[in-house]
Amino acid sequence: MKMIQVVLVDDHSIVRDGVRATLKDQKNIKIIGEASNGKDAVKLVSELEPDVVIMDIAMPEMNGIEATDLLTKKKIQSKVIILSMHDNETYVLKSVEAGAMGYLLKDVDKEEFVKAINVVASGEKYFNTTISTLLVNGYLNKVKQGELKTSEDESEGEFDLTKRERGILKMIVDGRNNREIADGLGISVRTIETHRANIMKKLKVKNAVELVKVAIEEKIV
Amino acid sequence: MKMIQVVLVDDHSIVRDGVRATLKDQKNIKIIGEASNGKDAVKLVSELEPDVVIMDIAMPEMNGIEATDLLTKKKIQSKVIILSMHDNETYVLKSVEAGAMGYLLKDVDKEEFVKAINVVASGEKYFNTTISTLLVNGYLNKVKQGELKTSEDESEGEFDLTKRERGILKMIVDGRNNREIADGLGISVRTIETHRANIMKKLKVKNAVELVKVAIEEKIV
DNA sequence: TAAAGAATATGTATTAATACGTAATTAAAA
DNA sequence: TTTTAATTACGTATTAATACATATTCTTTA
Repeated sequence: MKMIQVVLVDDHSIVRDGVRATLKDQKNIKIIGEASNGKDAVKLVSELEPDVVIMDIAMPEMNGIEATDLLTKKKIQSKVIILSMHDNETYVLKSVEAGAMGYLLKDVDKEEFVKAINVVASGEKYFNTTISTLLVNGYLNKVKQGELKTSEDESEGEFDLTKRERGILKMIVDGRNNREIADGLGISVRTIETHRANIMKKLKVKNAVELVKVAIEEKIV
Repeated sequence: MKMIQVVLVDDHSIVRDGVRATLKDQKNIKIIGEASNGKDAVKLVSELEPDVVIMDIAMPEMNGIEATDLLTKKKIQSKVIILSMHDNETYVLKSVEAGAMGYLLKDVDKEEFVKAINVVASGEKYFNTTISTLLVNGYLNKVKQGELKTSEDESEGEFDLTKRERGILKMIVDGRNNREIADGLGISVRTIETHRANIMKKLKVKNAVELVKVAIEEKIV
């Protein structure tokens, strides 16, 4: 069984002590170096090229996500597992964007920690079930807000426009002038102007530019 | 230890047999009913109100996501775990939106299956690490596409507009007429008209409506 | 320093758009 | 069937916008 070389990056020595204690009796995992900020981590990892880097996020000089990003950009082959107390979706997603292969919370149990290191060292991503719940809940929050927004947009989008008005507004937004719209509908240009004036009054705008912007923003058309 | 009552929903009896065999020696889990399509599932679950529903997605009459959605809407307290062969992000997200509390793939091992049922029965969501990776990869794909789109937008947004032209375009998009723009800049209305004509020529539009739309769509302003 | 690009401005002409107001006809709702 | 809402249209008046063209001055670049 191949020895997995690990570099440990955290600004709190207590955490580093804890991780060291956790891994000390793993036959195939060896901590070969430590750093306490992102900047030193990049330097150290570039030199040592460990298999796995255990990286905290919140650190002085350069945070763990930035350090991960830099390592990714320098094409260092070491695989980063973020070990963080930050349990929110944004940190997870930013980390994976930066190139992290795993994300664990600091309350992870020893067994899963070891498993994560082994999985990631083998080239697979590892995110435990807590992370799934984070991502799913984050998504549901977005949908909820999206739904609220959608309903608001729809109710605000009404604006008391008649069916005809709505149709004419659509053609205006298409970039057609009054002449073109009238010809298309087989009615008088004067009628189009009237509708146009009525629409602008209802939407409380003073010219075509504002009209188009409101129509698009409020999803009227 | 409370007995967890489970209803099993899958159109393939082989799968139902498999699940039954898997759970048969669990002291605290009991299958109290089975259905082979979404419609029957909703009816059965509404009557029996099990703690947990193991639900497939692809089924005749009504699929598992729709059935889950219906159960959620009827405020049935049973918690749904989706057991599916579909390993893509969309199904996961649609399931959780519909109210599912867990999502497992059909290759899940017995131990984890039992764990998921227990976790979900206790009111927590359960998604294993494979689902996490799915969600993360799905996000990365979106970012990748988003990045490509962004660069295209930015390069197309140039359009050879001078600094002055860009500033005037911004004010046009703000909804200000030529008079207002001229007064604000302390120059002639005739100059604004000239700039305006030049901008429209460069952007290949024929009126203000198209101008605004292009400016917004191409993120010029 | 010369050349090129950007900014400013004007002339001539046309019409499209906006504002304010009134009214008849048709369609939908009560 | 009556009432209400929507659609269609016009009169009067003003000006804002668009099109096409030319030219000077100022700023930046080579």
